[in-house]
Amino acid sequence: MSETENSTTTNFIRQIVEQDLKAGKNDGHVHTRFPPEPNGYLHIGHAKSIVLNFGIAKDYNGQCNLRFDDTNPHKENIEFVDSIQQDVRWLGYDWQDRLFYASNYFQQLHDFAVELIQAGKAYVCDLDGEQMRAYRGTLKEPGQESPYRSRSVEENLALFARMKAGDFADGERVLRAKIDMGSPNMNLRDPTLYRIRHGVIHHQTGEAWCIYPMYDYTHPVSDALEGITHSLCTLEFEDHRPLYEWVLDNISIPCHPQQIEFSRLNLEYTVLSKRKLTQLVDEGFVEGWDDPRMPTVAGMRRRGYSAASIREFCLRIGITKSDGLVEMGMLENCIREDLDAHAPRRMAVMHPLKVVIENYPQGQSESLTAPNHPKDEAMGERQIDFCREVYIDQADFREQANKKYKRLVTGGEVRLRNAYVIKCEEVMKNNQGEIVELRCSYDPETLGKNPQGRKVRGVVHWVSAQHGVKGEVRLYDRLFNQANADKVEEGGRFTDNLNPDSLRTLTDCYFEPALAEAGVGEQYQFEREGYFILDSRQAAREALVFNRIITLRDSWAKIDKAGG
RNA sequence: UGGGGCGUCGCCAAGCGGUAAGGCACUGGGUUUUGAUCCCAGCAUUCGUAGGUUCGAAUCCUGCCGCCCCAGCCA
Repeated sequence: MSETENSTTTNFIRQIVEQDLKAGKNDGHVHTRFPPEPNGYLHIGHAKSIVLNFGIAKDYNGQCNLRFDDTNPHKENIEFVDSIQQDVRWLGYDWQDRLFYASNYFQQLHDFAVELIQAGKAYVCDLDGEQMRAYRGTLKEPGQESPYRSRSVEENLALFARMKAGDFADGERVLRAKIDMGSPNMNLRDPTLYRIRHGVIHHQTGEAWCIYPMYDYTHPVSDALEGITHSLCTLEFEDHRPLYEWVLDNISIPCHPQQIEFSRLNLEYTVLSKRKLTQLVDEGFVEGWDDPRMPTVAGMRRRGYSAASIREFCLRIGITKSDGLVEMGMLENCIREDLDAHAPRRMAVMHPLKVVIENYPQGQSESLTAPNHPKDEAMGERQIDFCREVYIDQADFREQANKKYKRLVTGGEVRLRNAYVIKCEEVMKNNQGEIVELRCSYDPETLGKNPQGRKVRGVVHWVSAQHGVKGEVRLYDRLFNQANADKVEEGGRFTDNLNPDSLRTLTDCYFEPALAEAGVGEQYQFEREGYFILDSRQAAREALVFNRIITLRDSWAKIDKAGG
């Protein structure tokens, strides 16, 4: 993390932390935590939370724990536990020896529950799910008290022990907090604290428990047990805060963390809910959690986004309580900024058009030197082979065009990037009238210098037909067609918004020889095309497969579209 | 009037009673062997809205409008 990240970042949460520090609260300590449930892969919304939590710990000399909120074994598994750790590390953060699981606290959670029962603040309820819903009331009407609410402490203790011992089936009993069925806050209408789950093997505790604590009960206790000072979560938990407080106020625990909520990230043209991402994976709309089109950390890594640019993005969007929809352009700018500075330049032709340079001797070739970066000399240079036959991109030739078209036209000149100026002498077509080859001449006096007395229209990239390496390129585009991908028509599904062209594969591409040695994780700029990275899943194969990370900014596209 | 939140430029976001930061996007112009990068310039007389308090209001008060969240034995 040596890059200069926005150090002036401030937000309302940091202000609270600073005030607390100034007031000497928590003995001057700051301790945060990132608490994912291992029921899916991390996405860029989690990255926002990670950057916030670990960033605050780092900037205020504090600590940040990684804690798995693993209270619902039904949806969780070890693959997710592993991927989350890998992704947090990849993003550049270190929890040192502070890796925890809510399940580490199952015994203590149980003991505190017994405390609540003894204090008459929790009871075992026999209502089933449907009945419970009916008793809960509605948003505008108060609920009714459960007929089991007034059980004696002794009976509750005995029943809870039997729940734990496995005497009851799933759903048969539940432990509830005794708070207020008439509360306007639904979360306070005697929320469930424990439920029964048989027949699932918890990835950490195996079959040791058949009762599992709910999030609302587990979270405050876990935070307090770990000495968390500031418990940061997203806005939808705002209504849960009174319950968070209630739990800590009613058990014998000295620590009392402060819960602070911020708005979750919404990004244009993608979805950021684990439920929907899971559907995309399970229903085969994408290759997997690490599909380069996914907004997951694993997907973005495979796509070629750097950890630094994702961090930068998270800092730029800020932390507030107002919900918004962030433009893709914001992310894309962060990606490009990083890539422009660090990616070595190369040449690749994706829609090849053969060019024969008639005045270049048959059988001859020469090695040209090209810088790896136009501004950063320290990045060195590489050799490129030039010969009589080269490929240029089909988009870089038009039989005729107006003055705005700065590429090759019949009878016109153009510079081959890092090489000579060529002139189009003749256009060869097949029986269908399609252009199949260009006959050109080159000016041997134009290597490293401009021709005298005439102006060359533009510069075009190329690859030697003899020396170039053939391979595949995968062009990725936005996953959804709608900026607000969550928004669906009546009766529709969010997958209706999927972009059918989010992946296009080009198999007839030519890469300059240096790219044959490309390694996993190395990002390149294919000049005039965009940024690319070797696909990490294809790397072991013979064929070269490059993923397009992102295009270059393209002001020509606008001009061309407007009619030149 | 169920409860809880949020409304500052197209997007994100500073601002915390003293007269609207910054970034992204966009629009001009310059440099350029990438139509990239870089550089320079422009881009909110106004802060959802209507009143009120004040010498002074995006900031304080009141009403109204709009949007988001909550009725899992999910997190």
